[in-house]
Amino acid sequence: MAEEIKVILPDGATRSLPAGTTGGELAALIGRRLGEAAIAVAVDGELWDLSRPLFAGAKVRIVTDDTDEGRAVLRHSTAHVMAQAVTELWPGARFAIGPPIADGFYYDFELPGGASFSDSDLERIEEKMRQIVGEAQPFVREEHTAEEGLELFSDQPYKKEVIESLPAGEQVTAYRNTDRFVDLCRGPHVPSTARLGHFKLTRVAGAYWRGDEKRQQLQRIYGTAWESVAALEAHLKRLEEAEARDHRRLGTELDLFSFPSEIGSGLAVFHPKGGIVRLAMEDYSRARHEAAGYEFVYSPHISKSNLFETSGHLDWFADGMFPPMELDDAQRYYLKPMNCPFHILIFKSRSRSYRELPLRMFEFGSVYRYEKSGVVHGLTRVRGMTQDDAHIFVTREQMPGELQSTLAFVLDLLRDYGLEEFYLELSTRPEAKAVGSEEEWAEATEALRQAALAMNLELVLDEGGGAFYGPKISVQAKDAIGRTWQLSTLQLDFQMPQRFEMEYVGPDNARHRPIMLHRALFGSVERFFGVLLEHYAGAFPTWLAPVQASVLPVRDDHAPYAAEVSHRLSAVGLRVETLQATEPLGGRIRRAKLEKVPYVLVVGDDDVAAHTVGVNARGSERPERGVSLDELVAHLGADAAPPFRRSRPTAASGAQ
RNA sequence: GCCCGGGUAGCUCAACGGCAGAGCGUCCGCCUUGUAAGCGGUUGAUAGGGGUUCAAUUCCCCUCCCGGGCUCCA
Repeated sequence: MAEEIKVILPDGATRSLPAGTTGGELAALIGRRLGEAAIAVAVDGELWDLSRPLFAGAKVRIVTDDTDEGRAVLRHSTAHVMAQAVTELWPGARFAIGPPIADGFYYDFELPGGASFSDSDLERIEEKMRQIVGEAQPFVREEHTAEEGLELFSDQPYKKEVIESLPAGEQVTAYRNTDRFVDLCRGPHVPSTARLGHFKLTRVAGAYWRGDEKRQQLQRIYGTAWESVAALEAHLKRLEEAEARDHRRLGTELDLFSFPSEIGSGLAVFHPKGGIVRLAMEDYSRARHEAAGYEFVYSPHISKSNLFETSGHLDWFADGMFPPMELDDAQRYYLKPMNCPFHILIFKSRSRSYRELPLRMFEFGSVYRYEKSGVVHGLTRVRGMTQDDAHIFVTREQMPGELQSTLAFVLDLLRDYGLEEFYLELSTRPEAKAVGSEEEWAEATEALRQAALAMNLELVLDEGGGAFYGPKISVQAKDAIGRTWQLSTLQLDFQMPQRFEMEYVGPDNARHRPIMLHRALFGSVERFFGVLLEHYAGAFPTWLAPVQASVLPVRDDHAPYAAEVSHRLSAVGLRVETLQATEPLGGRIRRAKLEKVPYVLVVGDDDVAAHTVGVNARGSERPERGVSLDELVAHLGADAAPPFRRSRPTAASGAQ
């Protein structure tokens, strides 16, 4: 009789097995299908290869290939196969790291003679990979001492560096695929390359060794890999969908905005259709801010250098600023990267009483930032943008309440723009560098935490992630296809009030320093515009849509009635266009639909006679004939109203 | 900034180193139309600069602009 061991399964049951039984064998014993789907085994929470023998008392969980954990294993193994393919195609290639990432994997290489990959190489590499998969090479785990590892990878400097960075005395592991390829790796891996095959190499890129731009730049290849053809295809489909709602593409298709190269990188112009959307966005924001007790200020785009010396921007933000303009008297002027110093000067324009606080100054402020040329991206990363910026000056006692009401206001407003799902991130004191006392930080961080908790949302801690001048909360929003965007930030600032020696007179008739809160909801109007455009895939809700209704007379002689319909709708505030009968109805409907107009209204003989309209609403299956004009005007008038007039009788319940 | 790829008409895309083309759009006619493409015509482009060549959209260099990426750490 062979010796027996007992292992514990996830449901708490124990199972007796012959000593030496591996995770893979256990999976097959539990069930044939589980045995086939198994890709690794979690032993006491640690992922193991299926081929490793289990030990007595182990808590064992079989990991299948259709889970995130399982896919990470097969992606990691696919990365090894890619590395083998590359080393066979480019003898002497050095390889660095090749981890699984969300939806795929990458591997970094340094090719002999400083060569680099081009897109056309991907096909060759894929072909080689398929060959390796076809060979059903086993992944064999080996354990070595660090010294043996250094010897084994003597011609692989990146691997050696990894080994040298490990704690002294630690064992290293390697995985061998036949005698042609061995890679330093923690594992685990699939038992054989035959388990792989549903992959696609997606792009080549440069990447710095260990992400450090001072170090060697390597050649990175990204790929994706899945447990089945169906899963791979579903993934590629999702990518297509995301591409179809890319705001840069929709911006061109819907004639909303563009980036004329004559102007410069990262500098957008909004066309009339985009302009009206933006106007609607901004008007609503203004109305809500006004109702919430904000005051409106305006400030110029440029300033003498001394302002940014006082604010500290030239010390810690100079890299993000455009170079200065030199004037005749050797005075230097800068484009402003932030609005705060200007608002502070408004605060300081006269003495302030505690009775004026909280003082909330709002501005759609244009700022300019010198983003590195490689990072500008559509509307989401630009060099010139408009922040929906406000600075709130409060007493220390007012801070907790103001934070909470501001956060409530922010979330309420974002919901009005149609975003539904959020989580919050709290960034705390960076240990290395921070101004202000420990007590100040603790108090402010706690106030932020309490405000966040009051929102009943998931709160993620970003330990040490705050700026040196204060902690912050950022609002992360999920869009219609599940992507998260960092939007609003609420930032406390201990630095500026000090640097500018801001003061107010308290009830004790003594001078006190106010606390300053920076906050933006959209982040920038441009970026938020892009986020909403992607969120709605171009189909803005009626109140934001550039054209809210298109009126289509069937024949020329219906034009007078079409004009009446148009006038009635305009009178209740709708943006209406009329497509005259210069081409057949089908073509005009198609054009209006492609422009994602919420209501396409067709009027013909029946409608003229009965004072009705044919309504083809966006998203509905069938058009509705014979809707009375009065009814239509009432319905569309309500649908086109901004959210707070519609659903919020106590409009601005936000900040008190 | 750095690596890879790219820039042809308003848009989407063609064109061995040898006359730069199509569809959509624009504009003009005709058609007079009931729920996602009527017909005909018209207009319109090689990002900018330099080089190689008898000849450059095509090959080389520079500038500008765009796209992907630049630690989810063996």
